[in-house]
Amino acid sequence: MVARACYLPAVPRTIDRDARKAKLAEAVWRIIVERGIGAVSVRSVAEEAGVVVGSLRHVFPTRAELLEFSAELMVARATERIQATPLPADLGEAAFALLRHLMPLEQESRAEMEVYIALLAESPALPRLAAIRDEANQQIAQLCGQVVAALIGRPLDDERTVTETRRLHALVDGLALHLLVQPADADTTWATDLVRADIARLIATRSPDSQPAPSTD
Amino acid sequence: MVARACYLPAVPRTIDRDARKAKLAEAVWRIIVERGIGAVSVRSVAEEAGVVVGSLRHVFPTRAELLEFSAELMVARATERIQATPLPADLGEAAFALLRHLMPLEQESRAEMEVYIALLAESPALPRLAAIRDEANQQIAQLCGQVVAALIGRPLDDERTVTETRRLHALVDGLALHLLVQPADADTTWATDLVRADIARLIATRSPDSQPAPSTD
DNA sequence: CACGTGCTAGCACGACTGTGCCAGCAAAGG
DNA sequence: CCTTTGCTGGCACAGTCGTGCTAGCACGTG
Repeated sequence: MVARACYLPAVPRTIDRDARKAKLAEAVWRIIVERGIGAVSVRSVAEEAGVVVGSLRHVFPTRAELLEFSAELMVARATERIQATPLPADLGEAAFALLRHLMPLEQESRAEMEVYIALLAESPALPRLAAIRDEANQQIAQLCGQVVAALIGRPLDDERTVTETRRLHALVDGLALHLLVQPADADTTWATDLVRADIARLIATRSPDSQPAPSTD
Repeated sequence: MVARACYLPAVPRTIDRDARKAKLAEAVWRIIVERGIGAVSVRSVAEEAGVVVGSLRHVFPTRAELLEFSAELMVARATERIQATPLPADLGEAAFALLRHLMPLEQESRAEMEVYIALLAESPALPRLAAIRDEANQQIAQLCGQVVAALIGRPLDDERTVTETRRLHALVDGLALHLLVQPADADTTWATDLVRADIARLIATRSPDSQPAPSTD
């Protein structure tokens, strides 16, 4: 992951490699969103990022590495955005604050979702992408699990927690899909209302004698 | 659509155009499933279908037409399979019999789902695909609507019907997504159980004075 | 200053792409 | 029989693809 600091001895290193990689990954995202995964080539990405192909290939020697890093960075960005969510004191509001990040409600998360779909579509060709997809999926499932456990006041490994987690995860991902295929500027309250309703339903079935702490970070 | 019978006068017409088109579309599906949308080219499809490029292009002059027809046929196949579903007398069982076709539980519906994802990923490049995607989506939404209306015994335009339809649609599509990203031979009962549970929940809230007829065809 | 290295810019190659075009074939109509 | 027509098989072209390779530039370090 890091392996950068051990290079200190004597090197020019003018540019910030990580910033460059991020810039290229973002160019990949833009092309996926605007022109589809089929339009992603080393040349189109280099042009979109404003660098020449040689520079791109200095950082990503092969196209596969470029795509894999782009997918990984997308997952990382989403993860850190969720972890940085300020949690309201109210349990239901805290749950919603977390879950709303799993749906394409803003332009940024819309792009992430679109990249995720492209990742699905290309995973037969680039098997590494399947692993990244699974990792992203598992992280979302874990988040849903913690939210559900906190809402219904039962442990993570409780049978009902597991079932409700799967249901909530499916609901959120299904809504995400439907939000993605509607115009970006269309109304989204119908989806957020459904999530809020499900949160309320889960709270309503809360075990009376349960630990009050959410502990969903 | 048809415009075939008006050709009677005098033509050889040795092959069945529609069968040929279907064979090519199925080749497209296989390549999407096995190698990803990026591997779909006129040459790869022709080889997969066992014809030469010239023959493919005699039926589909351009690659876009090939992809659009493949997507349309996928939607049509799914639609006719659902319409051909025998409906059990029991309301809940009938609902499940319909809804199970919306999830990739068998190899065939798995392929359809995979094609649908590829369709999503490529729709920025081929705008016609976006229309097909919307049409498929609307058909599924309609089916969910009829199922929900029958289950809760309220009219289609009832407010609660609309809300529950959206929820059921999201649940089913989310489960479909999760079933797709798990191995084809993995257990699927967890997903079908969730659908059955939701059907039971909807029936439980059924209005007491409602028309008993499902009328979901 | 000169040296070494990170980086850029670009050429070159072979493979592959979609599509235009045409020669040849088999079969149905006259 | 011959002609017409649907279809096959394939060549060709221009463009794009990923990637190997190299010459030159800019800059941190000695």
